[in-house]
Amino acid sequence: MLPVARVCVDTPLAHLDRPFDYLVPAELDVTAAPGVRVRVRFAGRLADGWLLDRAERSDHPGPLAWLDRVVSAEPALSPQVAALARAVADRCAGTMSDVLRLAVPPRHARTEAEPVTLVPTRPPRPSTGGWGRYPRGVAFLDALHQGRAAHACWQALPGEDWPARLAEAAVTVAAVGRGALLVLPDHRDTARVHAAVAALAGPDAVITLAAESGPARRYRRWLAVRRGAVRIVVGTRAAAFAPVADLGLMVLWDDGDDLHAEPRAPYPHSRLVLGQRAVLEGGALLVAGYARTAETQLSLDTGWAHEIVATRDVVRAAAARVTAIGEDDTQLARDPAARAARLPAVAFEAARAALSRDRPVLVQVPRRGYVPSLACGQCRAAARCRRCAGPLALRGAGPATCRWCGTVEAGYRCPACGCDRLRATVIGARRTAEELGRAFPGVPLVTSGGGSSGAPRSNRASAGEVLADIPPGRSLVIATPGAEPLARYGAALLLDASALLARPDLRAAEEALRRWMAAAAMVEPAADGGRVVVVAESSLAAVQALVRWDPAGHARAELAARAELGFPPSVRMAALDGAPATVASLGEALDLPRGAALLGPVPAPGEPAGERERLLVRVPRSQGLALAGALAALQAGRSARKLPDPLRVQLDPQELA
DNA sequence: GCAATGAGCGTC
DNA sequence: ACGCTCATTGCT
Repeated sequence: MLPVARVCVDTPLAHLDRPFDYLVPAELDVTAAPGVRVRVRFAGRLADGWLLDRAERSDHPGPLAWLDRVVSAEPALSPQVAALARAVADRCAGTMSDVLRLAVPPRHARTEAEPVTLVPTRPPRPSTGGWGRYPRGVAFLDALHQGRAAHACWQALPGEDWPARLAEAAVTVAAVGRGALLVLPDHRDTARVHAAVAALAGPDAVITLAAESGPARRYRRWLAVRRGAVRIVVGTRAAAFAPVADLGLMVLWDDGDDLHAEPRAPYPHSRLVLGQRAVLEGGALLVAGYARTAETQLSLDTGWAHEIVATRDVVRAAAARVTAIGEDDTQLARDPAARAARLPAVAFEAARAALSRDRPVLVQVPRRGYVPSLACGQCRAAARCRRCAGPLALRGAGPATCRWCGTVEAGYRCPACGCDRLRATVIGARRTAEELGRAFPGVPLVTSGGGSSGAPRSNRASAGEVLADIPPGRSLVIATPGAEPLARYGAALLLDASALLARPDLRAAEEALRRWMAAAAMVEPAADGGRVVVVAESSLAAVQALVRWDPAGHARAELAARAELGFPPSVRMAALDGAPATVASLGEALDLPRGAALLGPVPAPGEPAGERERLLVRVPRSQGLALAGALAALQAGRSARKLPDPLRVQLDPQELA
């Protein structure tokens, strides 16, 4: 065979992020195939690596070293996943070996020795009836059946059995002998979709990839996918890299959930991974959810994807009646216990009516946690810097200061209503379950999620305290966002909603609407008496979008607003976090693309002031890849010069306060 | 003028 | 962390 092996060496050094050539000794000639794990002598010591390719000759001018060992003959890394890892690294200013560590689970030798007994099933094509409520839904499934690489964005109707719809799409693809990959934010959603596919195509037609199942089981399932034993794969964000053969469909459910953002370098989002895969491998892509993100809206505006949405009257028939009640003009319930719980009369009545119909009532409360920020004293719009549109915040006793560029704002005037007063907002003024329980004596009270405070990066409840479902009949269910037990509720009360909206985060409105819709979608239609009460100013755009159940309209307005302010996804941004001296020196070290603007430095989010700082770089979208290239070159220069203190580079960071 | 020694750098 | 290059130093 070809005498040279091209190897991706696992090294943390950014300037060595390229293949290295080795000679293949005769005894390894057969096993040294593309995709196998190898050990090589690298800079005097043995290092792990991936054999990417065999070649006739090397461009390396010096002598080549010999391949030390083939760790395993299993070609775990498929050519498609190798190309995907390279593309993701290039877009995130990261290294290929960092991406491969996210993409391929650790090897488990004993598991590798076991034979795979499954054979891929070819289920019959399912009915597309469930998609009939959406004008372009059936056409999308027809496109899947014909093997076309359609890109679509689907807004599920309230009450939709979306796991069943996604299962129908996946099985449609499996029915023509191709693969499907479904990526969901958490294990609960993954289990629901797994069950829906199994119900439609049998238990052997689908496999779930999840980190929590332990190394042996995890690797066994992953190998079954790699060896082509199963065509439909579901899982959380790491599954976006799953080596599904002949990928016909990729699905991303609820792309606004921050669990889709990888917390390890180089921080790729599932949306980016699947989007790159669609480009490289050519499968169909469906981005789906009740709500719609600005990023997804952009993919519609550019014509990359088309939308699958129900008509207005179908939406109206499916949705509960939504009432918004402002916090200030709240008319508190007359009932003394409800008054004590600060429950508005409208909310109290909606809950009472649902309970009298023997239906459960969902009460969504935000997670505890305090983030002081500033909003307009009158209309509650988030107060933003006039120079860079970053969020204003109070630092100590001083005047309002921009958290991005550090500009001190002396004479603030709200651009929306002209008011010159600012007010501090605080999230997490959570009413206790006991208080609400007293307002409805005799009604079973259950809580789900979010008991403790201090979630490091996600505001959802931690696992273990989340209830999957509840007993039938009347009950009062207090849940934090994402932890709502599965049920058909008679009413939902969304408390502290305005606090959720006033968070000093770019995505606060989008995120609030996403959470409200997830809860409101579990409520019966208005015709059956279903009611949703949201405690927030009805003039706010996100509240109106909930009342009218208009996720598309909100996403359009959100994207337009971000374009106006120069925020992602209308532009590309990079966050560079490091020690103050490191960040201060970046200006001259950076060779930035045209149209780049620097913001800051400011204190890095979640860090004590003065410890670590953040520099933001903003470029037009067309320069995104060039920006990533410039930042990769920056990191390469730093690692080549052996600079000790690390610099974190994050493209389009999820957290942009 | 040239060998011996050590720091620095690339890493196939 | 090995082994190479190149600069410095000290000796003939």
